[in-house]
Amino acid sequence: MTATGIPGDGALVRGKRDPELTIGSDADSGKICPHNPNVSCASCRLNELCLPIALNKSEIHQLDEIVERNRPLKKGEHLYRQNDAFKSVYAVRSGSFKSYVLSDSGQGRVTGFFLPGEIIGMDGIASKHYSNSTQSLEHSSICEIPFSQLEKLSHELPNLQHHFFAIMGNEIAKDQQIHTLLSSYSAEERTASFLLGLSSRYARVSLSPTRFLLPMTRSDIGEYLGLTVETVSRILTSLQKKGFIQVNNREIELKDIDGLRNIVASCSSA
Amino acid sequence: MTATGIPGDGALVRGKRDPELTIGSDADSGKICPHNPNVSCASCRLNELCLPIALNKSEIHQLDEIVERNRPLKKGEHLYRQNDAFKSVYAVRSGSFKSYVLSDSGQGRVTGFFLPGEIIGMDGIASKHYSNSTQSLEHSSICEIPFSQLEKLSHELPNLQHHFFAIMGNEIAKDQQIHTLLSSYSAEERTASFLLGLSSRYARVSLSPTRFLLPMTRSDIGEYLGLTVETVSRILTSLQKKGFIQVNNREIELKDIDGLRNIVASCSSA
DNA sequence: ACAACAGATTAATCTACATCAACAATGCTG
DNA sequence: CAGCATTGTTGATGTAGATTAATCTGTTGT
Repeated sequence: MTATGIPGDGALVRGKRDPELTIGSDADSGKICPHNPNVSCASCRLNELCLPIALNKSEIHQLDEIVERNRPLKKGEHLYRQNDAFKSVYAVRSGSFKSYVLSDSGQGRVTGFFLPGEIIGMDGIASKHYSNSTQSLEHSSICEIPFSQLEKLSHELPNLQHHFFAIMGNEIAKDQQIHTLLSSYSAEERTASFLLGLSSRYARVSLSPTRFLLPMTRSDIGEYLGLTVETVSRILTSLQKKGFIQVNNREIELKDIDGLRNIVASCSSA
Repeated sequence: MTATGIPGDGALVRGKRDPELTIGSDADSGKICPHNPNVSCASCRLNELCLPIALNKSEIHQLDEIVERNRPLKKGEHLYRQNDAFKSVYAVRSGSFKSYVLSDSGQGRVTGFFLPGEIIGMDGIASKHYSNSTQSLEHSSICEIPFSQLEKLSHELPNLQHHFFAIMGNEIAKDQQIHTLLSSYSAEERTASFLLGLSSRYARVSLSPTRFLLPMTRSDIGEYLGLTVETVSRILTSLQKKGFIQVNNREIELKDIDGLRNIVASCSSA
């Protein structure tokens, strides 16, 4: 009764997926494989929103020189682990990642999710050690940018310095929004806000803002939002019953974005 | 029954305060007024932990050139308000500040506290607008660093660029710790962690890590930690009853730091 | 195709903290 | 220093979401 049939339903979930719903986690069409390690920044589809933004051609070329395009990571592989020596920041090229810390009990708390075009690892810059572990949520590929070289290049290219300050500033502003979210939003408000956040991040990489696959489990979402799995599940079902969204396992459709915005905006007003 | 008499009690609370407890909010001794706008970075008591760290003499001199030392702020004055155009970051010279955002209802949520030697305003770097309002909690003084000039100077001084990356990275790491705190700690764990955090920040500026005045209200603490005033008050009383701390209004004494650490460390283990 | 398992849902009960309410202490202000 | 506003404490009650537990669904490996 929860799972209402959507046309093309099964095909989306098993086997090869609707190409619009995922960022090429299976390179079924042999043409441009998004995991291809030989894409330069200049030709990368994400260069309008990743590090190269605001750089001119020759600058992008210099950046290209220091970027290491490693082999793709399988689902569940670690990019780095908590307390590893900090060496690089990473740009997601395809797929998705989660960062988490482990409590003494071994139970994890998720601190962030990363989608294509986003930068991972800046938490290690100050202490020279990563303060969390980061793991891929699906088959993913990554650009590694050794930080010492990024610093050196930033020194030579004011545009890059400016942009990297902006990227870090953005991370700080985003973290503070989450602080507010966690300290004052209800479970429903948190969940609505989370979905809207994903929506606009998917839109940024030219994917549908209203229809996407969640790369993470309910449990991941719960740990991230400070809720239990059960609550996340209940809230999703309830948002569906109210007609705001359509849920089918990992597949999400936002049917009333303004309605969701209202849920978030109404936080403790009155 | 809550307020146990501490020797020198009243004197601490009203009139001029124990010089060790506060960072010279009243320059009773005319010698070196901490609010004095004529202190250069080179002679500033905080230069080992503020922006000048890792700079050599001539570099500090160059930094000095761009720092604006404004008049001191009275208690409650705003440094900037949410949505103001971003122009500068600020270093706290004396006193303390809080950042907060307003919900639609007009009710605020505190996003951060700032003590001497700490940098304020980095949340505005990316969007070019401050994402929160920041207000002094007591008579305070500030160094204003126009960001465009800081960027230009960072470009010339690799040490400064490196250090500012580190300052921003530190802010990111700190914000993620708070994420974990808010998403999984109990009220008592949050409060203990908050007190320990203040303690080490006071230690950083050579003040007592075991005995200090809270510059903020219980309500500020509650908004910051995602708790109500009542809960904060109750937890403080209960920590006192258990012998971990001694509370007298804004005056706090940590009597069992290891005990407090245990409270925090024990988070959801077992 | 089937076993085995991780992930997701749903329901019943419990509890940490919020909410509501009254009051006490503190500190400004004229 | 009298009076009012702000801040802090304490107690009684309510509730959002945790906990516990059972069941269901989808995926993986053989």
